[in-house]
Amino acid sequence: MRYSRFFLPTVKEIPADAEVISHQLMLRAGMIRRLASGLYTHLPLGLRSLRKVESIIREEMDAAGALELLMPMVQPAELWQESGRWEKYGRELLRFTDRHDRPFCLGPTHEEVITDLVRREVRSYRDLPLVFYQIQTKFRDEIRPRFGLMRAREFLMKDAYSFDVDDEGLDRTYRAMYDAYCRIFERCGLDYRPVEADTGTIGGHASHEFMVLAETGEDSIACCTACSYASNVELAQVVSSPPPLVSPESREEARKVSTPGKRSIEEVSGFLGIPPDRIVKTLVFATDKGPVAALVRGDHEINEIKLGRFLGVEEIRLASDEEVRLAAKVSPGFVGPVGLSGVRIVADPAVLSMDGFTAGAGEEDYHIVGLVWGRDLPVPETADIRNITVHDPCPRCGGRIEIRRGIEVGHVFKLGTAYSEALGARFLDENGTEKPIIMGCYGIGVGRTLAAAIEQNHDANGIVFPRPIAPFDVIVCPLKTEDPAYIHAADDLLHALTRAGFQVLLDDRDLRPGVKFKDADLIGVPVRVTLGKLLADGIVEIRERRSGEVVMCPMVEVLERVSSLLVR
RNA sequence: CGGGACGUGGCUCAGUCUGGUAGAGCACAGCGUUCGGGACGCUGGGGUCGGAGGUUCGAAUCCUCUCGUCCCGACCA
Repeated sequence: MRYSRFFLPTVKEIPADAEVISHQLMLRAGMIRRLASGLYTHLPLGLRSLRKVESIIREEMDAAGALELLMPMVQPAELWQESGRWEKYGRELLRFTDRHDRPFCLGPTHEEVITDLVRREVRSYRDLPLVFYQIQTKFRDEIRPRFGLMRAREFLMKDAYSFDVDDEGLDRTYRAMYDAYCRIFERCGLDYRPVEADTGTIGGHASHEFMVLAETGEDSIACCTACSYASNVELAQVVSSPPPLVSPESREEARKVSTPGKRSIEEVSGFLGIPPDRIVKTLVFATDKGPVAALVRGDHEINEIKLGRFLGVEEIRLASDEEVRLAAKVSPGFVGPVGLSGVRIVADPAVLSMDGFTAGAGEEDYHIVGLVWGRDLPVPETADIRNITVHDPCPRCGGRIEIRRGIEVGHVFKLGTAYSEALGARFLDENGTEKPIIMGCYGIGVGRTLAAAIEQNHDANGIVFPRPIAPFDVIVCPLKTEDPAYIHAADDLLHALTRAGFQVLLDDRDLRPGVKFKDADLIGVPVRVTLGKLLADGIVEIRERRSGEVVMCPMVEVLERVSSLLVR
């Protein structure tokens, strides 16, 4: 490809609207352009990389026995009504009607469509197992699209769905997909971790998220430093807290203290000179089973998902100020476990080992210090309802936990029979018994994977693409374009390298060397071949983008040198 | 949806407080000099100042409404 015949609008300045580095670089390198919030055009350069990620995914899915198909993006409402998600999915589902006023939506995912297909076509256990996948545009009307391709509204996704006769079959398929995902992300040059994930409201049996480790990630992951345990913080179990303290020697009387206007743990801690881990944080939640007060230590974070699951409620959210006043008869900030009647109280185990603690008094502008469980107030029921911290042990091996940020690029999920039962996708087993098909689903954000790869592979000058997803393998830069000798030599290189199977960009623009170098670095092509002053002696320069290492090389050896750089 | 900020040539922004002829740098076109890490000089083209309404002799600037964008939060199989 000749640069002059290509379309590559690079930008020197950092776009003002781009927050994260991958977004900035994709804009600067001329890979993407924004059309509207969360909507991006993939320019030729970006598309080349995107297609490479796609190809890697396709190869590994095919190798794992999955079959590619392509489903419509527009889906009829009735399918979603059948699965119950027309009501449940919320406003992320973009709904509209056609000219006949029939309701449709843009597909954010395809469980309904694929299950509909399978229920029509599959009758017998002989037809199973099956894994279908597609690489297709999805639309989710995100509340807040951000970070370019990282969280777009319209985005390219590989989604796969598996159909098995029993749980053992699902386990095998799940494992095969899991392994394929590992190969895919390795080939994309990513530093990633498969982590245990929340199974969400679908209530499946198992789920893993594939997280690319990056500071800009939107998720927190708890990783063990000793074993291979890694889990989404949302899910990570907090196994042990120190046992409840029994009868310490000196116990002061609990007493009420004035704390005017001090609502947050931080304010109360600072005002009373009591560390946060001696204060109990009381948060009121509104649920479909009424208000619930949750107690955690002041330095801990409550985990709504865990709380909701423990309570067995469908809906849970932090209560509004109004709801708090109604339930606790005091405004938020002064709610405490004392004298809280008619409200279910759930405490984190760590709270029970606190002795002589401070909490809201249940009275405007007052807290109580020196509280003792069993003496001043009854011992509440306990459950693991908080987020894991670096001070907690690994739930698997007891090792030290660290919290890291991650970008979720893939998700594998054992669905079970939720959709096959709702939509009636059944088969007859070898005994002639009718059973629901056991399903799994498996997603990869293609654009997000590309963005994550850039997030992990860049330097001050731009992108440093791993070869498998680089838009070109080699960029050839003749520094004098008015000199026929340079042009001919560059052309020869272009053809020789192309014939050898490399994808080559020839920078034939009549520009100063500095400009060409900057652009070459920015777009991240792994190898640059420069034709400069020594060309007359048959010598060119070969430079590796990642290391910056430069070797001078006779023309005849270029192919060999370039190959060795790209293959390793 | 709550809080905050911002919309001025293609891009990054100044000008807005204190109303008075729309600016700079980059980019773009032409000419010349340059030519191994985003060169320099001269010349030139390009903007209904997001939109609508209002105040005023006069609005990018003040007021009201509206649309859009970004950030924080809430939300998120």
